[in-house]
Amino acid sequence: MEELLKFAPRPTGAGDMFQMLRDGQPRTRADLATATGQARSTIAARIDLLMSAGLIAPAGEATSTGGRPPATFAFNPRAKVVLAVDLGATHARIALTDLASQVLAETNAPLAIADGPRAVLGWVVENGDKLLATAERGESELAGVGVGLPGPVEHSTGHPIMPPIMPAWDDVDVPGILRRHFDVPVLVDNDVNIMALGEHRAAWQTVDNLLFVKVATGIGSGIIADSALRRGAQGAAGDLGHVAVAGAGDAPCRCGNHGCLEAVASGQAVADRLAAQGLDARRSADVVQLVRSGDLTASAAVRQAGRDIGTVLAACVSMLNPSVIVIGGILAEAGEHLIAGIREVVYRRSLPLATQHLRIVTSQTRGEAGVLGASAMAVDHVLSPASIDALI
Amino acid sequence: MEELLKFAPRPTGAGDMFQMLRDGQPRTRADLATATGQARSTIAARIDLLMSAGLIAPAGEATSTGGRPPATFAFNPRAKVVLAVDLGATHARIALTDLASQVLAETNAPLAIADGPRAVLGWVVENGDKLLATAERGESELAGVGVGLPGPVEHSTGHPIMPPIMPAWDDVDVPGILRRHFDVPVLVDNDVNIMALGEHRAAWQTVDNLLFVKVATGIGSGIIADSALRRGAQGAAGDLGHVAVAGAGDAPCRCGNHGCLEAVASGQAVADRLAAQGLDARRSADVVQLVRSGDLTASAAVRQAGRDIGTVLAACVSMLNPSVIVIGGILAEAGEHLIAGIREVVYRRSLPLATQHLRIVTSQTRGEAGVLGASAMAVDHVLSPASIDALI
DNA sequence: CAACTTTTGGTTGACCCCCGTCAAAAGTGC
DNA sequence: GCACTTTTGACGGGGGTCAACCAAAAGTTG
Repeated sequence: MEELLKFAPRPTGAGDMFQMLRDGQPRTRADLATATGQARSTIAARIDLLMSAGLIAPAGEATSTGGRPPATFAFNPRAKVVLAVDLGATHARIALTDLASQVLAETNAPLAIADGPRAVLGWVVENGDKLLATAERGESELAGVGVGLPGPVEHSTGHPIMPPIMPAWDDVDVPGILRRHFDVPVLVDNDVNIMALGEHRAAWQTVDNLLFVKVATGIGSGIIADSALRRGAQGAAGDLGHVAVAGAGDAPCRCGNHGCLEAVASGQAVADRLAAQGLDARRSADVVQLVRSGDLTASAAVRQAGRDIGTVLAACVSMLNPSVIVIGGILAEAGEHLIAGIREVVYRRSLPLATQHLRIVTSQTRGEAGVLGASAMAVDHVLSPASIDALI
Repeated sequence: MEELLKFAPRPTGAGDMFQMLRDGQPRTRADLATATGQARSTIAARIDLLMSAGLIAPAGEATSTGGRPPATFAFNPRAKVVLAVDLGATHARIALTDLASQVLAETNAPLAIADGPRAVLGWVVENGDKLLATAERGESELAGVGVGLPGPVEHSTGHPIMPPIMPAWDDVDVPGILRRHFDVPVLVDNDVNIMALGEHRAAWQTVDNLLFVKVATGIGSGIIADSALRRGAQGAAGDLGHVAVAGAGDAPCRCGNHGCLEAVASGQAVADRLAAQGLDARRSADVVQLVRSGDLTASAAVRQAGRDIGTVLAACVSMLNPSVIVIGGILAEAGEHLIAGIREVVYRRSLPLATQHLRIVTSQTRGEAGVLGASAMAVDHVLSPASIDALI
């Protein structure tokens, strides 16, 4: 089958070559020529173009292999900046990052999403400007904005659709509003989706199939299949929270159904159960506190939540066959109890072919998955081959 | 965000233009020029190229809009043929189709996959040649071969991996073997995956997210997300059969676990249950027969199987958020009982956002989804932009 | 029915991009 | 210091694309 593809004369712009350099590693002209199949002279021209745009920079000379040592070039992530916004139900985080998603400045504050688009996006604009100022970057250096919202979002338009916990945001033109102030591309997605993206970009770039599970007040997941986020028909894919759990009672859920995973194993559900046993646990954070202080009842409850989540994840493993499952959200910070419960069930319930190379790990981004993902989403758009070619 | 993309100078080959014509509709040169943004002279040159390759043909004149009536051109599916092979556990089907997946000649016969690659692929070669002869097509007209196998397949290499019901096929180089005789690209995939592809191409081309579920002796599914098959890390995605069913007992399953969907709701499981009640049902086909003959016990059992499948599908709807679920396999041919049971549970268990536009339908390909998908898989490869450009 | 309008179809020359080649530059090894 | 290796930038040729022009075909209008 490859004989047909061997010499396909498909012209590639400078943007395609640039993608190879996105990883930050320095490369010589010869490296790029052999990798892209194009002539060295063509590569040289593209290098000049990208250099003058500031997107790449000389990275010294490589060691000689007997002749003149080649000059190397590497991606210059400091050429531009993007704003990464992670809006939760009651908390907002906004970061200014470079094009490698390195955080340059950051703010976070309690902020109720229920205050509505006007107030919240106003806060975003205000603090975005502040971050640009503290990082001493002009508005002309801003290349894009990425936003995560706690509800379903139609990614192509950036409009939330029927979001349960933020009804005032239904069908609001978030990109349009933000573009009134920041005249750059604005990308919007579900908060769990951007966390999946962040974790993937930050720690699992070489893995093509990843499932990110957030266990906090609620439970949700983001699906990366064949290296891209999969959002489903209405942007509602990955909704783990309202899957029924086999053999875990039928606790009523806020969605109106019974026996949903979220009603059984979310941080809130665990807290409620512990509170009923007389412990001082009102929210997810209290559960984490109790576990960390060595409370055995709390540890056992978290482990049981892990088992319940594992029951649902076992089904997801069979369906999606990921290489990695990343467990994030506040409840994942309560030691190894949650993930132990998850592993226990998943490895028992799933078929060998699906589990033999499956890793189940905790988030490695320490709560920054959201902003990292929002940043990555914006950067991906801004540095896409088409955008680069248009930018010259 | 579109301002950056507006005039992206991304050169496109003849193959890209050709993709627009794949739908079979006739188009004028002007249509193609405005659609691709290229000059009419460029389009004219490409038309000539594709015409001389036989891939497109004149399709008469369109009606004049006041001036000279334009000539139209349309995809010529008869330019080449592909072999589509659908191998089941005990049955094989092989078809010769044109580039629009129209069947030109077809053979099917009982054939045990367990006889091993040598015997089975020998049969494929032999009957492939026969079909070419009956359709009066030379070997030079064969453009590709698509094969579906009843087990997990690493699609990139075409090698089955750890297939439970065909152990002799593990890591066999199926494309290599077939290419020894047919010197054309050979694409291989799981049988349920190609059924999903076939159903998508034949009936749901405009839908981006589709889940195809096969209910026969076993239960499996194929996932189409963002318009492409998603196979997971080991090609094992879509394995519905061994998901645990909430609240449906814990019947032992051949996979070694308990309570798997396949052990509860597959055609075999239903047959076994009916047999235990004294009915003459040894295989899935017998169940269908009983239902068609009006047996109420059998109907009820099929409907209950539908409910059990629905329980698992509800979770899949939450995770994948498809627009369409297609139910295929022999048990779907037993009237509306199966799908009624499925609908009953899915629409009750899933969230409104995911179900408001969800359609659950039976297969519209009358058992031909497999060969149609195998054909589509091969055609997609052969007519990809890169392949077309290479072919000139 | 003839002239005009409209639209398509084909051709040509200019331009741009990409590729090969070549000589100069910069190091290495003897 | 010299021969050899490798990289680098420059130059000319070739292929493809575009814009423009002209011719042809059909419909419109008087």
